[in-house]
Amino acid sequence: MNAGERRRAVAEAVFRVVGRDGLEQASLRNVAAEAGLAIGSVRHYFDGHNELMVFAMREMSARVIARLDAHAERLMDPSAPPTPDEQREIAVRMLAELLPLDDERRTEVIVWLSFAAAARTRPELRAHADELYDGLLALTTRILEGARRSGRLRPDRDVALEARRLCALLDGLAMQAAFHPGRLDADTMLAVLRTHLAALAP
Amino acid sequence: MNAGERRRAVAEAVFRVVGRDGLEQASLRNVAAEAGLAIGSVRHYFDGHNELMVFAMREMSARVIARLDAHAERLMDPSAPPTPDEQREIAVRMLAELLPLDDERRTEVIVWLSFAAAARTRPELRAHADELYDGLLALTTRILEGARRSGRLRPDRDVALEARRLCALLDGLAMQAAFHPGRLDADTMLAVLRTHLAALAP
DNA sequence: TAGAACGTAGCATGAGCGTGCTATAAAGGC
DNA sequence: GCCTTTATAGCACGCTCATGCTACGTTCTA
Repeated sequence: MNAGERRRAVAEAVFRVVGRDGLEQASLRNVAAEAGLAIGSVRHYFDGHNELMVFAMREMSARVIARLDAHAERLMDPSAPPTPDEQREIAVRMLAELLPLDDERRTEVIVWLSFAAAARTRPELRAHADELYDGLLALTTRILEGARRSGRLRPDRDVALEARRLCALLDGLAMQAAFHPGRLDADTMLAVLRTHLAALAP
Repeated sequence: MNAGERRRAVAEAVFRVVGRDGLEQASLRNVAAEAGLAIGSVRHYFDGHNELMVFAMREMSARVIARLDAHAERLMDPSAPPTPDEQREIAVRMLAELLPLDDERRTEVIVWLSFAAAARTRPELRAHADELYDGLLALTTRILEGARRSGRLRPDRDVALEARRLCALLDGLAMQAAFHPGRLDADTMLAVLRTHLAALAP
């Protein structure tokens, strides 16, 4: 296992600890134990606790972005352009990647929210957190612009404002499902998302 | 200063520390320093760190609920029943109480989100966090039912689903504004909220 | 095969934490 | 005037933590 793989394996241990016990439990000790390594080994790959956290945050966002890109490629595929109905379904699935619909994505959302919260008081995480928010806003904006071009968005809607609204809805759904599991199930989340998108159509 | 006032003063110190430095900094030492008391004094009023946190959480929610109730009274006032337009404006202001529109409410939102996140892994906070989520859902449900009764809600809308959607939107807006100050200002938040409510009208 | 680089491990230190316990002083009832 | 209660203060203990440092085996390489 080379250095890059090892770093990623340690980051996964961070995800598991944060998902199970919260960010405050993600000490070098706990992460090392979760990864099946000695504390010194983890320190061999990461300069310190801070670097590990920053790496884990970037690793997590890289995974989500990779999944989103996979959808985006299908959406933009020039060789097999999707029909408007397909476009809409792809958009739903794409946005659903950001919701905690299964255990894997639930952990992802928890990790993401934990880092976003931590970034508020930790300068080294702050820039990346803002970057991700901008990315989400850009994503929803692009989706809504695409919808407008293909006539699936009511003409009286302000795209910038609707992007904010969609963003907020997604983050809110993700947060509530992550913090109150059992009170907001996957089907309800999807129904809310579909309702929202349907309400934007002409 | 009697015991109740002192407890409330200490809780306010908790709010300030959490708002400024995050929940993880709300140790007995830091809170005592913020309140201008010795550690032993704080421990005189609270059995331990846990009890202080639970009290602070309940105190915070009690304040928000008190403000919401003030609006609710105006909404339900039988001696001066508001017109449909007034009803709508009251509803907007009521829901806006949950958004970080000024510094006071921003701190409140941060404290609230911090506790909600902490409740995920801390059993003693969990019950109250779920209770508050249920309360928010009940509030939005009641508002939407009121809107339906006075004909301000499209008949094809499912109230239960719309309540979930409104809830998520509010939480999402609050979270994004709290975590990314400067990227989501008060005016934009209000515009999003008004747009959402307007879209529900017939 | 000698030596350098790498991966793994763990100890020592100093800081911060919650909590149990004690000390001091003011207040109030008898 | 005395004694109990209450308010305030702070020390000492045991714990976990991040980090700096050292040590040791393995692997590559020249």
